Amino acid sequence: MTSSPVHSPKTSPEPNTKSRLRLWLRLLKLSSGIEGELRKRLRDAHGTTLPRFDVMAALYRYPDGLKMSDLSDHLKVSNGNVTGILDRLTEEGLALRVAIPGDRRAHLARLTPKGRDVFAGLATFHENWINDLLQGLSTEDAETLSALLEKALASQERP
Amino acid sequence: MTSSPVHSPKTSPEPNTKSRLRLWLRLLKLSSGIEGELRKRLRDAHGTTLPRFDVMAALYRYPDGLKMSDLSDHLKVSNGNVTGILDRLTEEGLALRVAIPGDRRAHLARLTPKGRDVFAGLATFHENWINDLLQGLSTEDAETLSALLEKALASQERP
DNA sequence: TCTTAAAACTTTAAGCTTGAAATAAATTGA
DNA sequence: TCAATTTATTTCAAGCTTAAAGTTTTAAGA
Repeated sequence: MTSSPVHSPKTSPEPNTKSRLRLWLRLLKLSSGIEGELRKRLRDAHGTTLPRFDVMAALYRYPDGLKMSDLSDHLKVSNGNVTGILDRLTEEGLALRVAIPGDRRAHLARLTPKGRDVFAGLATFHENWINDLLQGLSTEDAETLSALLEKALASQERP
Repeated sequence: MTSSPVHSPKTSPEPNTKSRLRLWLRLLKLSSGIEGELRKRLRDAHGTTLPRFDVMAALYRYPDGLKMSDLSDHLKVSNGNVTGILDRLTEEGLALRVAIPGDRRAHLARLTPKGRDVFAGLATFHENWINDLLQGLSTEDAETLSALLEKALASQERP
């Protein structure tokens, strides 16, 4: 006999629910804590924002550029959103839009050389910040946690 | 001899960094995935938003009301932010500001009876949604994950 | 008392975010 | 060909978010 309910749990509001809710609250607290700290550091020490960093990160991985729609798919944000962020990066001389020969509707978004330099610098800071902020976990803990998150994600992706 | 670096790791960029970075990316993906789904459901099925839900949740726990500043402390958002959200909840008849006898600067934010009803309904949906979205994890997995997150949070809170 | 400082909020400016509407270009099919 | 549809993107309105500036009220100190 196990400690979990064996008979129909209809009569009690399954305790699973509460334990998953608590899990969610912790997950949210940790990730928004880290996210807030990243925003703060990007702003205070580098005069930029997390959305700009995210767009630059995506473009950095595709040196030949990405169509606006691919960029928004990649980042899971709306089309209109990326338009605005790229406009601002462009004003700052960090990105630009390149025409596509065969198709006058679309453009490729791309980092400028300056954009690539700036991002490379930011990325190093970013990586160290994350490492800092997760120092509370041993490498082994980090691996365990990572694996469990992956498990949760897997079920997430095909509902 | 262990598998971890014993001598000075100066020469190689410690692999910890990479494993914690991967952890962070998964953490972020899972929590923003769930958060996005919650936003969508609150919007589509109940015509409300996550920030409104969060404010109502805080007020629900304090039936006598909360000062605006306590509310923003509680939610870890700025003062001005809460002002706007409470204004909208007030327009909808879900919340109100109550004068404090001794102090004409401050107000207590409070849910109206209608606000309490509405939130009670939302809370039930919310709890079930979370349970749904984390079905990929067994109760045991959820407990393990929860414990590891707590560990990470503990080191977070006193840097 | 009465000036100064602190506390509690609100307002503002700038940016992020979304979904919906609008625009423009390419493709399809009669 | 050319009308209708699809694709790619931008624009727009509304709301969220912050930091900084502004307002009003209270508290403290000379």
